Amino acid sequence: MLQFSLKAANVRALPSQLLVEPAPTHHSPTVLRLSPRSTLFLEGYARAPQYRVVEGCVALSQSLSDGRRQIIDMIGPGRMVGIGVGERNRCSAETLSYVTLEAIDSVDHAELERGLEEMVLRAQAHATLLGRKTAPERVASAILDLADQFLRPSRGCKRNTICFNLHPTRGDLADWLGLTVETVSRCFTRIKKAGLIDFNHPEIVTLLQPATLAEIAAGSRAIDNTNQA
Amino acid sequence: MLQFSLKAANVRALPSQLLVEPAPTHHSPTVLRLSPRSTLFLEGYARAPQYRVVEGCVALSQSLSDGRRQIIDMIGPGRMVGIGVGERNRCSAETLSYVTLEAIDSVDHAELERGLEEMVLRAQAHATLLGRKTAPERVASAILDLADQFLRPSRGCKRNTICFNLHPTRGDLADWLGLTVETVSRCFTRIKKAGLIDFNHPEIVTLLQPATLAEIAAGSRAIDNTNQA
DNA sequence: CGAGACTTTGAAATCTGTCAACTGGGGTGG
DNA sequence: CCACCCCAGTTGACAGATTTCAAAGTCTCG
Repeated sequence: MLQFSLKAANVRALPSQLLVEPAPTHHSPTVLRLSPRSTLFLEGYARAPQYRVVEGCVALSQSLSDGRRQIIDMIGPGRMVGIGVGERNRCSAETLSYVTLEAIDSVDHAELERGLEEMVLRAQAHATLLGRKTAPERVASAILDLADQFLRPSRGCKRNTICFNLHPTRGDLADWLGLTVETVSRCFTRIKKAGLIDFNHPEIVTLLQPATLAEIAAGSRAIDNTNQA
Repeated sequence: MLQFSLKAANVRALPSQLLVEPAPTHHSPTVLRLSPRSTLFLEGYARAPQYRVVEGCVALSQSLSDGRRQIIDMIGPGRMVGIGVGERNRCSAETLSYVTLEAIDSVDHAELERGLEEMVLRAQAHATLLGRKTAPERVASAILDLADQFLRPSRGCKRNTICFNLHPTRGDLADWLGLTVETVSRCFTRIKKAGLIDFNHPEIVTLLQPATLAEIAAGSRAIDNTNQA
């Protein structure tokens, strides 16, 4: 759709943002800071450079010719981006929040293999989600996954509760979970009404009953709309 | 569901078959021959040994607690089994045909990484299939994938046509494609009636119009029931 | 205050799943 | 050798979950 020539450390944004400042150089590794909705690399283009996510959320996605989009993975702090994408990238990478990246120069075999194995395991678990879970189960799984990856920054709104920032929009979640925006929204309200999570602002979610949520995510329990517990 | 202790080179079958003969030793690598519906390793157990498929079809699958099953990947000749399964296997491996395996002793880094990347790429493509493709598109994709992996043995029933053995049953395909047996069957007959494939015995399929099938698989074209072309 | 993007909610449409019956081939046993 | 059984596959009718279409509400930002 757009002509693009991406080379290492030469990142461009798709919509209008292009925020690539080398950032204060404390030590050796090159650090990038990207604003939300920046494109790290595009499907079909020359192999992407490799980064490690320091902070924020990156989405990997594939698209069908008619525009249908599938988000393959959500990548949070600590994980690698740009591995397992094939020679000509088989997917695009887009930031869903302000993101801090660290360029990876030396690719340790052991580390690369761990990263690749993690990609495989996550992709396989996601395939099971997409192929066999119901909409509420998918949403419950997504909430727990994101909570796990993005817990740190804003945890503990109140004692005993887990509160975190949901970077992807409902639309992003839909593309990740193989659903539509409306279905995702409906599932969120159902889960909220069941007393399992809470949110006023749709991006800031509090986990009230993570254990029950996990049971639903695993398919071993249905949502009952009998609030409370 | 069953108590199992699988150790390297100690393979057991689930139903009743257990056919593990060391096979004629031409040279060094250990060769295994398994009958259909043998279990290579099970989800949740100690890390599986690694093999290369010489001939036949192996399915990797995950199961939800209530029995829902998702086949993650179909593995044919030349590919590796037992990589990217995590410490405690996150998936089971089952043979869908008579299978010849070659034990892998030396794990070359480059080779392992290629194998892992292939697993990632296939899993991601499959996630897009599961999340965003319609039933006919999924079945078309599956036929082409399997044709590509299993073409060799019985190719060329007639000149110009591609004919191959479809190892997975309709049920296996359903679990792979996130559908039901009935839907898979209906899609096969639709694709057959559209003149894109042919089969008398449900396991032996002839590709009549691979190009059209590819367009359908990619989502850039719908099935028209106006036979012929 | 208004524009636009995102979210939520409702009602109708549709694809796929569920249930059920029928078919055909392979294997077993008389 | 033939009858019978069993399982995979096919087909039809119906139900249900999710999508589609439509509209209103909310929040941010200029």
